[in-house]
Amino acid sequence: MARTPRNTLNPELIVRTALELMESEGTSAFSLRGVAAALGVGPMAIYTYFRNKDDLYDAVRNHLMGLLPPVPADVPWQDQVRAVCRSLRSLMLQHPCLAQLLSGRPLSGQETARVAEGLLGVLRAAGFDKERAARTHTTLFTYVLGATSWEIQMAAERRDPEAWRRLRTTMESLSATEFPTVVDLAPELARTTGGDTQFDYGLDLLIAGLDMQKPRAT
Amino acid sequence: MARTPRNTLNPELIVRTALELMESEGTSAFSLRGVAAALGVGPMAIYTYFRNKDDLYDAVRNHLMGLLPPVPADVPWQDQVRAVCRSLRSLMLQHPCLAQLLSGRPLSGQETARVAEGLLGVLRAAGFDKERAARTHTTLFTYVLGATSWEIQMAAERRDPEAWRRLRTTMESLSATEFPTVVDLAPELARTTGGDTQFDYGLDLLIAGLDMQKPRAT
DNA sequence: ACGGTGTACTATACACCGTACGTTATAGAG
DNA sequence: CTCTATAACGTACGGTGTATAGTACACCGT
Repeated sequence: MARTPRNTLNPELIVRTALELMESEGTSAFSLRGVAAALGVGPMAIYTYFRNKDDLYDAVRNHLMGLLPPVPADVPWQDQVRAVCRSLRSLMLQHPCLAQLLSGRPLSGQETARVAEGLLGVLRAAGFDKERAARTHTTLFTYVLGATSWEIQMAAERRDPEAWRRLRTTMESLSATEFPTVVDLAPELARTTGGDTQFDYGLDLLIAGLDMQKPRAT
Repeated sequence: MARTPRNTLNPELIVRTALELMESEGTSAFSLRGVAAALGVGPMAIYTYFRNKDDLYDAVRNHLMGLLPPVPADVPWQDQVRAVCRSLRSLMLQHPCLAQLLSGRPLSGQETARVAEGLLGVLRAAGFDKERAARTHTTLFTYVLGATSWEIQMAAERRDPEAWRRLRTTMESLSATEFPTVVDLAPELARTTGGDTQFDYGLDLLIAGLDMQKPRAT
């Protein structure tokens, strides 16, 4: 009975395999049995290192958040804010599963604190008081989360020919008398479901709002 | 063999039952077999009216979106935008499953068009050009989605004593030298994870940004 | 009144999931 | 060289969505 040798597994290896599977198979098709199989190991072997599936999810999320680059120094705070938001977005785009990991699981752990620390530090240094800094942080974070999750979902839908066809036909069958504006703006709506331009549009709105709320900064 | 009578089921009844189950059991604990049992019917009976589970999800989402109130007329466009965003948010708070239905499933169907029509109509009437109207619509929608999903998840976490304790201890164990700002702002961060004030803070930032981008309105 | 027909629901079955429990072989300590 | 802790295994249970086939009822034209 060829038993697999003794120390084939470790948490990092499992996390890496899990991440690969989520990205190739899609988050919903991901399963503990799948990652065990990919590691050439029985399903229960995972439980030596993780208490359950959610525990593994959290580990993957933490791993991904650790990849975020540090905040650039020596630029105006507006650009620092932009940089933080953009790098979170581009990490989510690179690893689409991150969107679901962030919005579907309770977050805890150091890595979440790291991104908060960066953004809050920028805001405090720019002169925001404690309350405004915290509120702004939450606002920016949830905007990035919402906008990018949406973009990822739209992109996924466009890739699935069946869903894409259904969406197109629904759009085209909309009564022009009942939904005049939607029909009129159909091309623009299709163009603004994602992309850097769309993301920056909303981000710049927020930053402009911040700027005028706190005009004595520079 | 006491067969259940012939026309006990209809789509609307199934949707209503599914919605009740999602709200009482939580979205993750929801199952086709559960709603079938609640209806006193075999699991496969659902398939007479819905092609599969996702199809039922879509129907529930459509049903909920239909509950959105119309846009108020005869007020400045800023207040109309606020009203639309707030009513979407309060619908999501009333039906927490809607957050997951919106961000986890491709959307299609008339009801999505209805909310888009309302918001786009307001923006066009306020003088936004086609492109800006579409971009603004997407920005506002994704902000509401992200902010409210986050709020719902935080509230759920606070309700689960196990997760809540873990989050508290993680927060308290953060090194004050590694995460000085987070530690310093802990009380503010705890206060700004949700609530009307937090939501309006971000919403007002966006509207302020819109206002200054388009100063010739009123 | 009656047999045929469509259909609303049932029964059975399959593949898969997460994971509780008990077992076993091996790596390292003594 | 033996002992022990533990990493990985096997088995099993209760759950899921759903494909496929079957069944009894409502309605229909005759």
